[in-house]
Amino acid sequence: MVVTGHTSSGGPAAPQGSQHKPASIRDVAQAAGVSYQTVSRVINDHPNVKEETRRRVEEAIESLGFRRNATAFALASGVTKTVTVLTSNTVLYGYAATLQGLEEAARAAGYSVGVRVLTPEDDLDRTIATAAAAGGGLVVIGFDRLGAAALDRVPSNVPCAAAVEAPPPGRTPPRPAVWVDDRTAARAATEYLLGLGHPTVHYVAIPASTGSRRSAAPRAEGWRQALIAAGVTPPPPTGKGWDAQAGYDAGRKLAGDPDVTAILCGNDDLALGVLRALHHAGRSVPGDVSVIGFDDAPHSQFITPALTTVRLDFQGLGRSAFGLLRGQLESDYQPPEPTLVGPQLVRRESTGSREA
Amino acid sequence: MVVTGHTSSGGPAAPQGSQHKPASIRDVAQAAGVSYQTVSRVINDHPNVKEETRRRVEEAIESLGFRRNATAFALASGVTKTVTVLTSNTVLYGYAATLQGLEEAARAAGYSVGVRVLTPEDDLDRTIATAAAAGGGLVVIGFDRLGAAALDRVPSNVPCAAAVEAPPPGRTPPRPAVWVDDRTAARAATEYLLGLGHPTVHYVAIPASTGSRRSAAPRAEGWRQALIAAGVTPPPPTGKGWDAQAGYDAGRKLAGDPDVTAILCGNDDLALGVLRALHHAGRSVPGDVSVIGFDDAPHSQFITPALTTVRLDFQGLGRSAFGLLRGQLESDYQPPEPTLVGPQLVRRESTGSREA
DNA sequence: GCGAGGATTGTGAGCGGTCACAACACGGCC
DNA sequence: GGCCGTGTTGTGACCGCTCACAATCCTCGC
Repeated sequence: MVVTGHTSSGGPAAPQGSQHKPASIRDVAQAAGVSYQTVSRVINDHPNVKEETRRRVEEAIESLGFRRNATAFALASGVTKTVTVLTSNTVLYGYAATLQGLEEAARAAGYSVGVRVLTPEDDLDRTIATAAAAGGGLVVIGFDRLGAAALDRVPSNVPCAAAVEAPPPGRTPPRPAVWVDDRTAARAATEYLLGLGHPTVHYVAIPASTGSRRSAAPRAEGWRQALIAAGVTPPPPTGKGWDAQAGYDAGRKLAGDPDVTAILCGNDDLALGVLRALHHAGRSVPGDVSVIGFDDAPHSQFITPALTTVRLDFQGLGRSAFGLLRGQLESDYQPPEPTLVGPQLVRRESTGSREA
Repeated sequence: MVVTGHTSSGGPAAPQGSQHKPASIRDVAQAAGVSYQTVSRVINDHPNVKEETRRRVEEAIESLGFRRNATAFALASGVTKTVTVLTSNTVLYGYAATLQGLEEAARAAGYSVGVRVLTPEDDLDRTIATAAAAGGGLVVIGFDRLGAAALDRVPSNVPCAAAVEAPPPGRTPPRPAVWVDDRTAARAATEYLLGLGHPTVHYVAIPASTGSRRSAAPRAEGWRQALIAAGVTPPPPTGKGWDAQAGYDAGRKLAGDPDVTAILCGNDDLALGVLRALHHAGRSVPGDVSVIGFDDAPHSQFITPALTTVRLDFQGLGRSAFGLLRGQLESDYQPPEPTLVGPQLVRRESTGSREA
């Protein structure tokens, strides 16, 4: 079945009813019988405007349907209420949710938000420069390698904040940033599994956001720490990718090993793939194997078995990142301490005690 | 387990290395010993500039790190290479994927993209005016009521294109728009189910994008037509929502009725919820009941049973919508005929013949 | 050797706002 | 009545770029 898409041109070629160009501040001034500066005062509500004058101007504004030209305002004032989000992905749950939270906060503050997707193909510096040229500030989503690289290259004179996977180890971060403590969360999840009686926990990793630094990926790190603290040698992590396919691939290998009874996954998509692989291999969840995801994507509670996972407050992350940026843009704005809901282990059906 | 989020301020309070304000066209002119207009000519590559002059100017541009100020350019030229997407959602798969396709096309064409989320709370007209004030054009994602309403209210003098659920019945649409023929797709999916031997097919609907118009929702319409053509009286559609929870709620009711053996869902999330409800009711899929989704979200093939669904080319939809807008913005750009991949029924594990 | 005409370059104005400052009005004070 | 301070309004310049047009330079043909 192939049915093609359709287009409609939108009626007869654009007779365009009212093609008047929009009223300017001077048009309003003329209509109200005042100078353009007075109009400017009214729209910025300066205190010193006689009440009656103000009323006249406001009427003129109303009747002409005047709206201040954002471009001209930006040029003259140097203020651009704009955030551009740099991200390598817009569809994956973590990214999309962060973006959503950010957009909401930005909208509430009267900012408009732009999105610019990062790809390995195009020149990072050029991309950043273009985004920065829009005025306003940047928020970089640095969950992955590409985003982290972009963050490193933002020129120091452009306002910028970031949502990252983890703080850069040791050195003070180059930029204001927010993150959730998923190292601790991963550790707790692993301990939970251990507490259930599983002799060890295997880890299906998401790609690291930093180079090959040892101390990198916090989720992996938390998992490792928990195992070591329990006196267990961490098995080699697997996984190479973000999506369910990658999870499936990793899961196939793990499923073949009868000693594998507990698997922690770097995100819910991976977990979904793992679940699938386990199913194909005839191993039951949670009977034979327990699986934990990460992120708590909306559908995770509806799959069968419902996925035990770590809920992360991506929306809050996006909101906070915006606040951090706003703090740089508006001198009199003091960003609130980020109030993220902490990571939370959501126990559902994919985990169970080891029936030894 | 509650672990809080973290922030880092980004080192000592912004010593801001090179706080020079960026070079302007006149700075470059001075450095190159020419007039600012010549610089303007170079950056717009006008033909009549002596080769040697051009070279000198280019060197000056390079050494000063000049980049044309986008705001000033927009103000002076009246050209804003900007698309603002109006959408009520950014996370649901159909929306996110459309946005993704659009962003990609826009980026390739040198446009920057803005996103503005529509909510029932804030004033539609004001929102639209704000978005339009950014210059550039609008693309409205009109899959739902809110989006469709927004589309209707975009003033006729602002360039705008739309991705919609279906063409407005009868009357020529107010705006250039793209859509996929999901009516036909729904019909084919229903016929497939009927062909499998199911006496009837139940439908779990997504919320309609138009008012209470009879001819509205194309997916529902296709389903209805297929049933009627087969001489079956369509059972009342259920469902009120977009997400898995809504699917689950609808699914519970359906699961209780032993006569229900085939269910078509308005999207994959609903299908997921339905699957879950069926599972809870102890009815097997596809043994007892067959389920078909709509959209083919990335995870649908990894759930168990893998979901039979209708794949829709949202990315193509986004790309085409952008093309349509671009056609209005650039007089010499002729948008290509949209080349969407047609809807396609992807048969997986959630459907099977009726074992009568 | 000189004028025509195209190639090159420069000047002025303006996009639609803002800022800084000057000008004018008014009332109260001595 | 003159002076001052405050409230109110208007003028000029400018943000960084584009447009339209004028000015200058060449090169060519006769």
